[in-house]
Amino acid sequence: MKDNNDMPGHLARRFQQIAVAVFLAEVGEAGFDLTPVQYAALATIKANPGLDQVTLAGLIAYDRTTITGVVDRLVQKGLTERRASSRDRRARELEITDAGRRVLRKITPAVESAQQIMLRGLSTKEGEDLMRLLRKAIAAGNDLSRAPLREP
Amino acid sequence: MKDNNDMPGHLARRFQQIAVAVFLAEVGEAGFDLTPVQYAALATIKANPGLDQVTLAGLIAYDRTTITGVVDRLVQKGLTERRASSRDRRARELEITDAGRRVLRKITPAVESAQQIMLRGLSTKEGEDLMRLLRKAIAAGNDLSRAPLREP
DNA sequence: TACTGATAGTCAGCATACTGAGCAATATTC
DNA sequence: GAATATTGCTCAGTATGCTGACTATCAGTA
Repeated sequence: MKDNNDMPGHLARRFQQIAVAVFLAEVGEAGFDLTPVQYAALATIKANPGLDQVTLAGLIAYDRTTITGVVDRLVQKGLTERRASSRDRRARELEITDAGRRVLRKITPAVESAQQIMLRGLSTKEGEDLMRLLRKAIAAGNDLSRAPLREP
Repeated sequence: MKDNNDMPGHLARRFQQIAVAVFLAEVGEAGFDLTPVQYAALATIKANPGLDQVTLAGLIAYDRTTITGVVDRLVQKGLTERRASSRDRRARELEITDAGRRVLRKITPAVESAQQIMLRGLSTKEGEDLMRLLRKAIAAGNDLSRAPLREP
């Protein structure tokens, strides 16, 4: 039988599992309570003030039904504001709060440290190769998931 | 700000997301209703008859609290039998059923096709490189998650 | 043998992620 | 302008995946 270690799907799952654990450990040690998903959403809201939820989901490739809960929790933590759009009453405009900006600024070292730790078994070149190959595979498979990346 | 595409954690999430979607699509088209997680568990039970849940979890790097539900569903679908161990009354011995064996046999082409599709943007060599780098990064980070791989 | 520690499994609770359905509002077409 | 299609969002349901707590059992030792 084919070994798990020859299955890219299994390797993907394992690497992601480790990536999340490392992120939570580093961020937790720095004294913050933010998941990788919440971090990406918050950073994207900061970079695109006033964007709506569907756009946010497209920019980070989250499912639109997932983003609802993520934003809920960011709002609950006081890091994001969600208000009805004036131009389109279906849409919710998202805005980062001052508290959100503070968290984002203070959390950055932990996030960057996490990205290094999850590659710690690889040389610099190997790490770059891995990211390049992942980007390439992801680009080719982008439309295969329900939540593809959508360029602005 | 650092782009998401420079974050191995984000790339890991995206690749896994696509891998799961491809797996479910291929397996679903073949007429089966089995998740990647359930597939790996079932294949591992078949290869290690009579193993207990903790051992199973270690072989595929699942958390022991996750494996409970996965085995529940395999039992519910009639693909696995779970019975108390005679030597250790805490443990549950797992056994694949004939139906499980049949499903595993028939599902293999779809699973292998899925593994190819999720690498379709890469050349053969690139695919091998990606898997090698993932294996290396995973090996170095194995103990960083709550559910590390445990060799038998 | 009684005590202590470790282990196997489960459970409650929370956070992703998806499917499929539905509602409200906007856009398009006739 | 009315009918139709599309879009933004939410919800119910299911499946991972984790934390932390708990029970039952086993193993080792005083």
